[in-house]
Amino acid sequence: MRAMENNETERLAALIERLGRLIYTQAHAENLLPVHWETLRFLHRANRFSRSPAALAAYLGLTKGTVSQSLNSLISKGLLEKRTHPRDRRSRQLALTSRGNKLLEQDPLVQLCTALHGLDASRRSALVQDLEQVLSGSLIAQGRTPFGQCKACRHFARTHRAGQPHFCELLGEPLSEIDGSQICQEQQPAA
Amino acid sequence: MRAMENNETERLAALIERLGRLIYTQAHAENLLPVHWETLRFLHRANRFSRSPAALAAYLGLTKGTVSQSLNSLISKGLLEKRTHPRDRRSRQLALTSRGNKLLEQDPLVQLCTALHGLDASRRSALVQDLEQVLSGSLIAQGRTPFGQCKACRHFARTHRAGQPHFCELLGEPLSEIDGSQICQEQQPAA
DNA sequence: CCGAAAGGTATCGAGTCGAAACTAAATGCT
DNA sequence: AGCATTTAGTTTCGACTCGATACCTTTCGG
Repeated sequence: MRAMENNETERLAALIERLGRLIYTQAHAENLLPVHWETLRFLHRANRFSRSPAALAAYLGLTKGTVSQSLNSLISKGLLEKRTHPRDRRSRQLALTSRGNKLLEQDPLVQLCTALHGLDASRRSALVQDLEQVLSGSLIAQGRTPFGQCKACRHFARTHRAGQPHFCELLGEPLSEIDGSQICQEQQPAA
Repeated sequence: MRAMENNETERLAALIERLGRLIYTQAHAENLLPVHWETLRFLHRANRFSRSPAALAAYLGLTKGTVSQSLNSLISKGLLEKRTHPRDRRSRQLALTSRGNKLLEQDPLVQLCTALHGLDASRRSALVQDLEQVLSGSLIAQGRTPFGQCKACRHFARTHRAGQPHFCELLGEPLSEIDGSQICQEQQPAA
């Protein structure tokens, strides 16, 4: 029943919706559009198995065609590059240029970060935990990909010898510490 | 420094951004667009002092012209009505039609609600409290209007006699219990 | 080796959105 | 009272997103 609107769950949903719009309106900075910022952030956070147009389309919930266009727009601005994948010549590898990386320092999302910084640290961790669960759950329920952190994946095999790489048991690839902290197309939350 | 990305604050910001996009992609249901759903929800939640195109534009962070267009689109779908304000003939009063109210029962945001329902109740209240503070703070920092609940406003004077209305000391108007739970253009969070 | 599946691109139309120019009504100042 | 200013809203235009569709190329599965 929406009519009551006293429900705490609904107020929470409305808050998240509203924060989403706050981000959306801020994201017109630097002559870019919201979806462009999300693309730059994605390329910054995604591991090497996920920096492709297809993964980005899955991440954003948009069609391949739409993503193809907006990537071209970013390329023409000199913010990223596209190369054919060396082993699968259908696929493209995306990478931020140095200008793209530099622009991320102007990311309007840091305004939200400073607001979040004012929260109590312990409550902030609780927040991260709760929202992560809600997000993954919702995406999976819709048949979408959660794009969680690599090291929280059921295929992630942690090494305990210092200096040795971790390992992805799905793709059979070694994983650095940084790899483990990035997000991955193939990630499935560990049980 | 974005380069590290281990920062909990940044992960939290990314989570909120991502939940925002989840809502955005869900909001193409019922042949409407995201901004249309936000408009319907706004009209459902706003008190009688705030159901105008100008308030909606402030709420959404869009220009008056843009809002004017999307309101016309909703009117032509028979979801809301627009009348000139009886006392200020520049202004328009917006109201959902019965079809608009009925459509809100199909609101795709309820999918997020069910996911949020799985959270622990005490943590959910903490979440509401924290996010409310972050949202109001950010909006005010940008010179925008927080649109908080009427009863959490510094101008809200609560009555303690049963059956008697509360009172808005800014507008000099009586306020029902429902009024107090709705959101208001003029709301300023109490100290 | 051939058909099916997967990654990407090109084109088109619908619709958002901001900017700017505009109308009309209310407010304020003298 | 009278005139400038402010406020609410509309209209038009151009840029751009986004989905749908058709298409191309490469890879995979028999």
